[in-house]
Amino acid sequence: MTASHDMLKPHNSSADKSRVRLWLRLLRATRAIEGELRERLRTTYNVTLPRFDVMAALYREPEGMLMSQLSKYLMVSNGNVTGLIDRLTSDGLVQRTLRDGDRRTSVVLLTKAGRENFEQMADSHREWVNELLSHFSPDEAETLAETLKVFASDWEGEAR
Amino acid sequence: MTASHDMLKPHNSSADKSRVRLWLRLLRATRAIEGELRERLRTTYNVTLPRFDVMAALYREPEGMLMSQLSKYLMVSNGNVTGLIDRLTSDGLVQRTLRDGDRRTSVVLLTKAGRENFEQMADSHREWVNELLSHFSPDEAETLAETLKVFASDWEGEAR
DNA sequence: CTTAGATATTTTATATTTGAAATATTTTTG
DNA sequence: CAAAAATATTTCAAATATAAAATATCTAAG
Repeated sequence: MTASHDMLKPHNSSADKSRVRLWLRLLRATRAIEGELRERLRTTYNVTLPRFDVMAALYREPEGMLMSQLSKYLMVSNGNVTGLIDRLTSDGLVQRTLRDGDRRTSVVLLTKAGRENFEQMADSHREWVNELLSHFSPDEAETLAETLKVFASDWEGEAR
Repeated sequence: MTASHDMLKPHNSSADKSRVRLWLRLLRATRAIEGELRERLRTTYNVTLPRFDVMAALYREPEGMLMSQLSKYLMVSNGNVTGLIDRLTSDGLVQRTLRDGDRRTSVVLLTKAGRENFEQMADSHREWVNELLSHFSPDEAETLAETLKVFASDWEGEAR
């Protein structure tokens, strides 16, 4: 299934290594930033990163999202989303509604409290990301984002 | 602490957006690749991604690592490492030793079985990463890795 | 209509993860 | 030395996460 066969060359390890190195850097950079954002969200707003992610996803969709859409968009399992929404619901930040003719599905959306709560956090979040990525100029950021778009969308779910 | 003050401009949102967009792309790309690797490690070798990460870290250090070094290198909490090492130990892939004069510390290293196990997986892992990042030429990968190195190292622990 | 299959979500069992507190040990200070 | 501070790890409770199984509902074929 791979793009290259190894009949002529048993190992093309020089090419191999650069992509592996890129992957490790990508992973470490992302983890470092994610950890810093997690910490700041916790100390400043007493919210976990997964909760913030869910609220961010829902904020973009005023009509709400299906559980399965959330799961695909956030790239986490169905069961995970169930638990997160359960807890967010019991905190009054999110609600399930049964607007469809389809009783299997439930549309999830932010409550008024949830929207207001998220809007506060979103401002800080934007500032933090700008601070943490300040090594990139806006132009560099655009370029790099465009580069990453290409290959990320290969596995991404449509999410809407 | 931030590089810019907002006395003249209350919001510099155009610059803001490009970095946030970059962050979201970075996050989604990483999650997509991570998810694919997780899936392949599970179906092919019946191993979880966190376990693979621990073994990869230990493989690079034949002398072994302290729990705290592992924790810093992998950017996860101490308690997390304890649990992972507990389970890897009971599977015979890892062992704790008390080589120091310091009885607080325990040096963790791969067993023979652990090394052999990891070597098998590492080959596949390298191929998978190359496949998943095949959109990048080796040169592009080098360049991008260098770019990411700069800002990741701001928060990275030294790890050795 | 009725059953087989498809779809959406929840439940379950287990593993991972965090952050705080507890424990154990070493180092430093008076 | 003895007490205090620092360091390294484990324990603990709660939240997050996965994958598989169970449940509920819808759709389609006959």
